Amino acid sequence: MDYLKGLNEAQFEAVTTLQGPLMVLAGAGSGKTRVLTMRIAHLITNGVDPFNILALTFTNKAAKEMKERIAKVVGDSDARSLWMGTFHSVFARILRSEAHYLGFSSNFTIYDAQDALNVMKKVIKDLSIDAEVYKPKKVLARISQYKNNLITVNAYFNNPELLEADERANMKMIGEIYRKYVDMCFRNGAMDFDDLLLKTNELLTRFPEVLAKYQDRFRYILVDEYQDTNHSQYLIVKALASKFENICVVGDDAQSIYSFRGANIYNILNFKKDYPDAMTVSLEQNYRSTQNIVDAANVVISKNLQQFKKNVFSENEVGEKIKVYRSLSDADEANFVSANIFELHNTQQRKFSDFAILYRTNSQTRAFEDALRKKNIPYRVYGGLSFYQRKEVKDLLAYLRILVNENDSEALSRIINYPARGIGETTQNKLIVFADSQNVPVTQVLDNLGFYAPQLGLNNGIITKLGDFWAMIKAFQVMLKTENVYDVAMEVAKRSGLIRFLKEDQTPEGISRVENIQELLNSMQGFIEEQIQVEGGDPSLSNFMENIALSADTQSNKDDDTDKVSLMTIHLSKGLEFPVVHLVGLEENLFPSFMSSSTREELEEERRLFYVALTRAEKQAFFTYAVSRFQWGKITDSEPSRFLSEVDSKYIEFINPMMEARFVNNSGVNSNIFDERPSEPRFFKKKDEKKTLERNFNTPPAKKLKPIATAKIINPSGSSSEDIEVGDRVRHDRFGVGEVTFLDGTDPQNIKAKVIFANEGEKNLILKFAKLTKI
DNA sequence: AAAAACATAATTTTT
DNA sequence: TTATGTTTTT
Repeated sequence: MDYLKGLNEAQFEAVTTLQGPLMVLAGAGSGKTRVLTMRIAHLITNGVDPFNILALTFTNKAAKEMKERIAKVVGDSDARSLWMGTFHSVFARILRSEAHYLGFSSNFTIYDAQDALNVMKKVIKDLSIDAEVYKPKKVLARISQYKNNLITVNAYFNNPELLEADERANMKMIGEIYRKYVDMCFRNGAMDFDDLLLKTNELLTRFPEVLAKYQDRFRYILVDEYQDTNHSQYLIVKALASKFENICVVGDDAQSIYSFRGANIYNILNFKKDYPDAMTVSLEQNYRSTQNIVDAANVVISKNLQQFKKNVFSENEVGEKIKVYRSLSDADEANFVSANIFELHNTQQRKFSDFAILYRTNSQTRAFEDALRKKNIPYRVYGGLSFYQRKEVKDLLAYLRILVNENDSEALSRIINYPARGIGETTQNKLIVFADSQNVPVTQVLDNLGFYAPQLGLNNGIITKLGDFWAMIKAFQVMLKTENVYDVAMEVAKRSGLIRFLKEDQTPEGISRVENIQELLNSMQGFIEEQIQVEGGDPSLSNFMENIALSADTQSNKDDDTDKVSLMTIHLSKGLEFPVVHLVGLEENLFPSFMSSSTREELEEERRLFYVALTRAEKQAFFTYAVSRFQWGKITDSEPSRFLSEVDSKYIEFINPMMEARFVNNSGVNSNIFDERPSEPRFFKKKDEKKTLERNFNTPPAKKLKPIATAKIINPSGSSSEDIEVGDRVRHDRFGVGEVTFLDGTDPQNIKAKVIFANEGEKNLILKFAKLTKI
């Protein structure tokens, strides 16, 4: 029992108490994952069949990591037969095998957010409802709430309070929309994310024999991140656990950051009420971070009213203070961070993979990508536009979806005329209207085109095109029976004309689209190999589709475990740790987000988010904020985040020297420090990133522009230059040859030139970026 | 029916 | 700024 060594008292108790309900309150960095994995290992060594263990996590990443760690202790084969995964993936799997109970086919499609949005748009259009009042996204969010609280369409209409509330909100059509949306999903043979949980609940409540089956199978249940479960998930767990009550939930109320999607913090706060005999173990020692970091995080989180009392502490070194950097712009902020990473990499022998840049919103990534690229620092962006959300990838996937589930009209409308094959909107509408009038699925019309053709009111040319298209799909389907996923997908990509169409576009974006298709095909091959190796693996197309529908964190699996800086949102960083963390964009209205600053509850969640971010750091943490940043196409001034002022000043240290002096004089943060806001447009503030970190940023504001006669061409790296003056003939990479007619600006870094090009006409260029060469 | 031109809305976080 | 949607042109 090697694995039990080195656990502290609380951890030992959490690992070895196998019977009965158990709640583990695990502070940040207290070895939660370790406890969970050891506990599972302990269950198995004590004779529990892995097949009877269900472990639920929140992200695929967490599931994967835990599985690997368990495999190290108990061996591959036992680890594999565990039921471990996200709520969504585990229950999707169960729903597939029990789908017939609910009138679904086992090959139902899983709709991601984008698919759901498309369906919703269609619903609103079909009902001739004003999409300005009923914004599809908003309506979808509302329906999502209902689903997560198990309010079905019928329940909705039977609930006067809800009806009234929606009526008051000027949303009285919500019910109708809800009904139609659910209906459309059903007819498409599709479930959205919320359905996976809702339908599981339905399955377990309506069919006692199914409930009994899974209760008996899952004799030991473990739930990670319990504070982030929503009502729907809570009920599933409760139902499954009610027979044996061997349920272990692990969580930290201070890290609850998903209430926006229905997470209910009371699930963890009320665990004791559900299971009066429950044992509680608190893990309070943080092994991850320095004392300074832990203490600073504690101070901030203590501002929240709603929480368990906990005493998280660290016995590690005190460590360095948190460094705060005030920047002038988003670009400046990014340059600081990349310069800082560069320096620490060189002076402290830190690997690039030791660094994380954490931000509140995905849109903040761009500046950092630019800055890191400039310094040739390798990085990887997590989340954001995931690979599988790219248009070209979704297009090819839509073809494959149709092969698995013909009724998926969402996929059908995506590809029926893409690449263009002369089946336009009018034709498609006629098809749909006709199918509806006959009360049959569109696919049935296509299946029997010869029979229906006379009634369709389409000319023979179009009928032939439709027939060809559908014959092609049918041929793919036949092929799928004998050939493997990769070969079929390759054939689809070729025969559909998708690749040919994409190859016509020789712009860099076009080329990368082709590469993405290639990448998707490669990942299929990888998938097949993986599934074949595993005993009981399933290399089918539907299994592949399910895997990608439920994983947002998939890039492409190649460039793994290399030495790269990690860029991600704070939400994504949960559960991870990094020696050095840069927490950026600490500004009011950005973090805390302007969308979440109105109520105390919302603000407390933002604060927990801050807590999560800071406690990712092991050794060093840096905070940065910008005095103004470029967003919505405009420069917006911003004030430092309130969270900055909530960190006790004894834990932090300003990097900008002037700031430090002022900060010490003023322990509050609303001092004049933050008042000096630049009033000049952005390009006056661009600066040379070669200067040292300590430079002071009170660059003299650029005054009124005066025309000037000569200027230097400065390339973006700030080096080599060449004199240029009005009248010179110059060459531009894209615009070709032209003549300089006007020069503008005083700051040598920001000269603008007016150039008349032979082919392109007059352009205003900023010399720094334009890369002109004199000829 | 397809492409191009034009207009306008949007950026919170994820399974 | 970008992404998306709508209208106009070919």
